Amino acid sequence: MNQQGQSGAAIEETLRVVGDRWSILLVRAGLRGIRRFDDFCDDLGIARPVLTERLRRLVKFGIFERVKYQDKPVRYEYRLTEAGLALSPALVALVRWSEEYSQEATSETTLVHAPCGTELEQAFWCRSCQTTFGPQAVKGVGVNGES
Amino acid sequence: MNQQGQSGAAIEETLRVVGDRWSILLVRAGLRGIRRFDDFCDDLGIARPVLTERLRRLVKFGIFERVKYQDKPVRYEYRLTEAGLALSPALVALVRWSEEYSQEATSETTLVHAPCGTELEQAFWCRSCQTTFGPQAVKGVGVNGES
DNA sequence: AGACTGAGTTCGAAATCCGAACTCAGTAGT
DNA sequence: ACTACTGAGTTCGGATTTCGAACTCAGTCT
Repeated sequence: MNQQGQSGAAIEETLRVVGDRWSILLVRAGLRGIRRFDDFCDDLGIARPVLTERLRRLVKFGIFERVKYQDKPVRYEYRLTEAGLALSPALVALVRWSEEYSQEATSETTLVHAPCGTELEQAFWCRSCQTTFGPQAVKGVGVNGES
Repeated sequence: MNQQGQSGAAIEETLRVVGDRWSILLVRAGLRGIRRFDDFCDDLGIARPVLTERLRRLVKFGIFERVKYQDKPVRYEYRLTEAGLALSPALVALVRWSEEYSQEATSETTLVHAPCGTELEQAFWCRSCQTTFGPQAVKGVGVNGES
């Protein structure tokens, strides 16, 4: 479907999983502690059939897991896996971006450092320079950026 | 459309802009130096009408800008704005995630620290603790996580 | 004139999305 | 035993979005 050569196949595939309007929101809801079908539904306002399909896909790709939490009427809930949790950097980056560049910034401290409760800061870390830095210093490889 | 209270309105709006299968890919292509309509088209394999609509929206939200680069036959190209560039942390986070959790990881070093050329590391930085840490130590606020 | 380039538009067919109503198993109340 | 309720879905028809392929339109090249 595309001729990107070798690089970037992975992110393409990833975006085919989480690159729709709902999946990231579902992960965020998961981080906020939501687990039950109806709660996802009410919280996000997503249509039920879409939620069904989306959760199934996220489970299939190991981002959520479907866990039985009750037997009498057998009932399942959805929990973030380790892989799902690992999406939080991307989420934080998006939240940060929203807060900085969106007009409706309602900055509410969505995510914090668990040990101390302080709001997150995000940065890049360069192993060889031993420094953190912002997105300005990032570039693609093999690309000579000019104007 | 949803009852999320106050928090998270911003990211919702953001995802309505970049939360589809193509927008992030377009930003990535932009970072890789792609600027022309046909090049986006060939590179991503996106359908032309969709590309038209998507670019228009990204321009409208200040992520790309439409720049005339030639007069004779008047011709435009699309460049990332500062806001667009600022999406790179999210992008890097996704690339990192892809590389770690996707089966088809073709790890090719997509983004580097401009000054030194070293591959990016990503982390959170906690102002009060003065430490960097990974996603395991992140939690949502107002959520008492248990099993 | 005829072929080519680059940025789009137009088209009809196919896939997705939506809200609303329904299912199905078990529980609680009367 | 009858009714109402809960929670996790499924089924429905209609609206929206996506797709590939072909077309437009201005200007250039040969």
